[in-house]
Amino acid sequence: MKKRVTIQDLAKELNTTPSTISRALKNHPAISKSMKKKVVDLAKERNYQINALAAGLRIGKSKTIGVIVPRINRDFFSNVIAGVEDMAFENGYNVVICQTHDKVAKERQHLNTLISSGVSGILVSVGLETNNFDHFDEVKRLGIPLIFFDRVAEQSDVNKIQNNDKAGAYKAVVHLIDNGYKRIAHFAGPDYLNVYKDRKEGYLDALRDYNIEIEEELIIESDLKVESGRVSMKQLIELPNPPDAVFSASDYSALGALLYLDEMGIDVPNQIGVVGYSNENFTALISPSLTSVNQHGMEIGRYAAKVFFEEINDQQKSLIPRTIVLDPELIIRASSVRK
Amino acid sequence: MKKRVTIQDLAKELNTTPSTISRALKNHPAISKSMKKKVVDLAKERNYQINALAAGLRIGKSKTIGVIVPRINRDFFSNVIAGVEDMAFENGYNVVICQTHDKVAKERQHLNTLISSGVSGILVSVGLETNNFDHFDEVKRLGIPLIFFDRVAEQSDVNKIQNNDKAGAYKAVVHLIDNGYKRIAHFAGPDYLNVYKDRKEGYLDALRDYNIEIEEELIIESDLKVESGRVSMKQLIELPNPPDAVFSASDYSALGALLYLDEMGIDVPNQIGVVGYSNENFTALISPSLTSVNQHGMEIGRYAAKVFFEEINDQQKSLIPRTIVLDPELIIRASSVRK
DNA sequence: CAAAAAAAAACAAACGATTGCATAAAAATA
DNA sequence: TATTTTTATGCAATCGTTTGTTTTTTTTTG
Repeated sequence: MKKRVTIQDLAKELNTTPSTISRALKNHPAISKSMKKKVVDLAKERNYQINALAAGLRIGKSKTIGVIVPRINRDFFSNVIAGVEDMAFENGYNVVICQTHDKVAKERQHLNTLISSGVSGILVSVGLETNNFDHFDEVKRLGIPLIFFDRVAEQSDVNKIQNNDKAGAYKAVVHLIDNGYKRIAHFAGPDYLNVYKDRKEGYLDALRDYNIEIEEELIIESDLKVESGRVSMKQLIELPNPPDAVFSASDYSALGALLYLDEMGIDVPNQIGVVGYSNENFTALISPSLTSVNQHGMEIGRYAAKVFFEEINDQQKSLIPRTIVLDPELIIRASSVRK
Repeated sequence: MKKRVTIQDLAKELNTTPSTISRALKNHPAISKSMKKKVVDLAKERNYQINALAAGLRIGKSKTIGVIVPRINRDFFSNVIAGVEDMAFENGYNVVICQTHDKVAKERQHLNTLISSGVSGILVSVGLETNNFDHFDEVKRLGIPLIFFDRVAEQSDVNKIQNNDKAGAYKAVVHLIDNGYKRIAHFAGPDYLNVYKDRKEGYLDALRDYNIEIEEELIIESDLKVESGRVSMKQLIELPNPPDAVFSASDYSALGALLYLDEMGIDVPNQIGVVGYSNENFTALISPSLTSVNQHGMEIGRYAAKVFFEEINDQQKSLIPRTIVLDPELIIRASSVRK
């Protein structure tokens, strides 16, 4: 059990000073080629690892990006994280992943820890519970770049990377109409979350544009979990005049619908068409496979990281907060195309 | 944009010294009750956040546990992480999550970063590619507690938290036998990973114990992805004498098998029974639902963290490396019970 | 070849929290 | 009241890097 080798160990061994070692390792112009080579070689030989705590303390922050998401086991979020990791790696930064399980308290806690550990920036998708954004004030006050993605804060003076959920929903519903479905129901999420509000609006817009009557009884709000999808589907097919398609704001509730329809022996897509949202992995794996809306998680992550790097590279701090909106893509599968 | 408040700011304001502030905040016995109250109150008022970099540098490490997993979007791993997070939080530690995407290079990189950032311990499940464990030597040399879980290193002198994969596989196969299946195939993973080797052995043991002949042509090794499951299943049913059941070492390849069988119009479970492994979320959601083996990810995470805390609390460093083995549980669903 | 200019390396002071040791203040004892 | 003991606080060094400034060495130039 040996102590870790430091910059001073290397300095001693080469009869020079820590400052020279430090600069040599950073390829500083004031260091001669020959010295650089000696230093780099020795560092490799001794397996030198920079002490990030010391470096971070000195320069006031660490080369780290904090990412806060509701849960890491959703395909969308894990794709976002992968995107952030890519960009971070390219720029020599590390990523700290935090999950809140949709709890505000956890969100607060992670935020404090990230501040405390001197992250250079914070990317966050807020939890279902979060409807107050005071805890983000401290981050902004300290001048730490803050970027929201997907589920964003209702504040104007922050950077946001969003999906055009309205457009995604619109595409999905138009696709159903194009495939001959006439009465299209909607599984909606809580209205106070931007993503669900927008998806519902996209649905309504599509119906209006195609002169289809909007029927309130075909719009069911829930928590969009599998079980809710099942319950909602049951409710729908027991109507005197049931719908012939469902556009669900979540793949999970769409799955619930599929399971219920299967149990009832109702044929999907021929009797009822179903479209989900988020393009979770399982949508391609089930039978019938589920048409869904791909939100390009990876891209969102890359954009969020990109905005972060732009922020820190801007010396004048003159950047005004931006909102970037990405267009989602409809992935057509078996559940919505009549045979 | 204000500077963050430090311990010296607080000291100045209370006409005392940083050392007193530091001790007061840590509830050190040498500080008077009155002083503690003043300090704690002011710290709260000024929203003081400890500078983890400075503290970490001073004491030589940070109150952080690093967790390295192949991927965070697997239910098993995200459960493990949740378990670790629980225990860490209870003990005032933070968790840094790293994913390798099964690449050794990433494993190395994360390991270096964790060392560099002074984590107090490292919990790791190695990637599919990893068959050499040299990169962990440095961790041990530095005396950083290292705990392997699930996919563990073939070294004897490290802590390990494992599933009894052999027992899990045995249970699964016996369950198939009990349900009247006679010729049971196996989708195996690479032999150099302990988990897959053990699952195969459990399979073989069960066949032996029940006097069922082992047929090499019924054992197919692959990367256990969905597509491989499909291909392997095709291969099996094209045999002159195809099997009537499959025990897959992964839920994903089991799913591939189910999809192929569905396409072929072969009835599961009546014609062919299928059992998977890991109890991924989707196993309960597909039709027919997939019998699988639950590995208690949460518990594994908690145990791994527990072993870590025991390590750091042991002053004499007298602890000998331990191996903890948990018994997995068979979750019986539709895919393996004839109607 | 001496003086000036350029290049390379050394010096030293941070960054903020922690902690062993010294000291001051308060309390207890003689 | 003087002295010892206890309790509370202050002092100062330290962790390993970074970086502005100074010094030394080398190179260039008249």
